[in-house]
Amino acid sequence: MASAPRIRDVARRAGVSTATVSMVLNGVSGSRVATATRDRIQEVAAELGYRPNGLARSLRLQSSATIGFVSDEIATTPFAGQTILGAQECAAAHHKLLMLVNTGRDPELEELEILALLDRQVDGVVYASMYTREVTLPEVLKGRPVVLLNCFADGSTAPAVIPDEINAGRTAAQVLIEAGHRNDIYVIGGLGQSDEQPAGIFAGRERMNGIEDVMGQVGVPEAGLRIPDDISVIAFDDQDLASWLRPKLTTIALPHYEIGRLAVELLLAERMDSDVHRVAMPLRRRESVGPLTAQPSGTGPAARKSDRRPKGGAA
Amino acid sequence: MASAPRIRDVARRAGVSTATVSMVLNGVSGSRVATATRDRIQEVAAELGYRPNGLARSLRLQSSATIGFVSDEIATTPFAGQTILGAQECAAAHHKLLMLVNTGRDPELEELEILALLDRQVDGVVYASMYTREVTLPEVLKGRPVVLLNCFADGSTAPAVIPDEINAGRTAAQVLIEAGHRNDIYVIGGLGQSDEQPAGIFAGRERMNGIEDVMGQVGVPEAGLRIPDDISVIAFDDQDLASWLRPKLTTIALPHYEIGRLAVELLLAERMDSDVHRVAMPLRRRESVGPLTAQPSGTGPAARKSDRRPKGGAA
DNA sequence: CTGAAAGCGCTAACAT
DNA sequence: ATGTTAGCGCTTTCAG
Repeated sequence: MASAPRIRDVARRAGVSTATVSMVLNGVSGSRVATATRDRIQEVAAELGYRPNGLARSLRLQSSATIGFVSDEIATTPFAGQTILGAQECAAAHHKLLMLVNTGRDPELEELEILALLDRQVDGVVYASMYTREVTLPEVLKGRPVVLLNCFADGSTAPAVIPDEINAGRTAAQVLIEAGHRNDIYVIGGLGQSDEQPAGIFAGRERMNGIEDVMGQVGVPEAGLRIPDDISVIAFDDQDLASWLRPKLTTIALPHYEIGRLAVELLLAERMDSDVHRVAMPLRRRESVGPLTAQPSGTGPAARKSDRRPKGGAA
Repeated sequence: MASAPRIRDVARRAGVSTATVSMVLNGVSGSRVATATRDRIQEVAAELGYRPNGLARSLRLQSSATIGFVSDEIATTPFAGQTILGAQECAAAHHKLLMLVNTGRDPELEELEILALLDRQVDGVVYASMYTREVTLPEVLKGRPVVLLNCFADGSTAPAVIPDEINAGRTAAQVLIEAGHRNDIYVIGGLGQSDEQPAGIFAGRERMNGIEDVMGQVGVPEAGLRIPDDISVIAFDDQDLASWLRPKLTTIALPHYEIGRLAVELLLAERMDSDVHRVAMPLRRRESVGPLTAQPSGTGPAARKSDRRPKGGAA
């Protein structure tokens, strides 16, 4: 098989100039090319299996039709895939390709990777964090089209896309309250930091704010109760575990796909805003929240047990 | 901020030609450039923050330093992230960037996405399936540098990278046998197809082959036993659930990272082979396999219960 | 209605 | 030891 045909091969074979081929194939509006010529060009192009060289095209057009996606931890969370998928599909819908890069939270590596992206003339970059947190935008990215995904940056004007944790917290509280619960609500996690929850991550805090916003009071837990007969449970993140448990766990899911999609959407928008976009976190109703049964046992005063993150990650 | 400096800006400022700048910055070996000139060029380049335009470079060099990664389902399995990470890090180590594309198992979309990749002159493509299976290599990919990841293609000469399921099956069997088990071994899953296991996926079958290879016989299950005191359990895939369970589940993990890494490694190798590379599947010893205790109860004849895939995915 | 030619930014032969 | 020049493959004025 000979090497790929160039535009000049098509031109030669169709007996026209490369300029004409270019116009026809790109459907340039203002061009009045004879229908016969046009048809012949299309035909020859198809016959030869001609495909324009994107590199040459990009160089000429000063646009690579490519988007950089830089992420701190592609693999550590099982959700990352959804986010990348959202970004990729949106990019594809806009005839862009996604260039993926992973920094592992190493600032030096991060700069290198971002430069590699910029060198290739990406049209913009999505700066993604896998856990919701505050970041400082790398110097090399300043003044360029950037969308923050799942994070905030202090002085940056780049738009940010993050899950609407606060409203999710409200929803969680409401679900319990609607089921009749008033007392004996035991809130686990949400504050503080630990090995598993590095500094700057604020999802838990925001959820807690939302929960407290709706809850009038919190009670103390009781042991030895059945779910959802005696006690209801609602959690965050909708990990696979949630639907494996018996009874199945009612949770509020992270909108990973939508976050990725929206980030790219914003990147490609005509006018870039610098807003913070809070994406709704969907409630997955399952079996762990039941209606309140008889004797409410106000065993004690309001108490909140915090800073305990059970493996499996609730709030 | 003015637009990015070109090589000619550096040349002008350093009082030399663009050719000299190019040679110095690319460290061309055969070039005898005066040390003073060299230093001045480096200095000016740094001062201006000059970065070569990758598009122009690629066009000239006929190589984009870019690899296409086409995957059927980026997001559906929590493991995909690991595979992508492996591929990305290996690409980065070779100064290549990964262009990610998702086809959702739609052949038309697949062709479109692959063409988008080829148009951008990717140096090669990794064709990845998220479940181990047989595929037919898309026509457009034939005759190009391709590595199959987690799949086989019939008539293709492309190398394939897949988990070594058969040996993993052997390992699983050995672990149990080493613990003293001979009877009462209950093998679940592994054969047939279902909604969750589309046609062509052969991981389960291969695992079973490996298990049967080592096991002399299989027994029947008993109910109401404790793990690992009365009964040992070993499973495949090492999903998060495995370490959440109590006792923690001993499993054989999928080598996702290594698979992704190796695929890119092969793609970038000098001489491309057309071998099938079986990557070892690591054993994660946890708590669910215990030593055999007293009375072995040969409750019945050998029997294998198949075609049952418990949610949570064992073999 | 179509062709010639310039140029996107870079590298590598070939001159000097 | 450095400069000149010819492209890489494409799009787009500007002439005709």
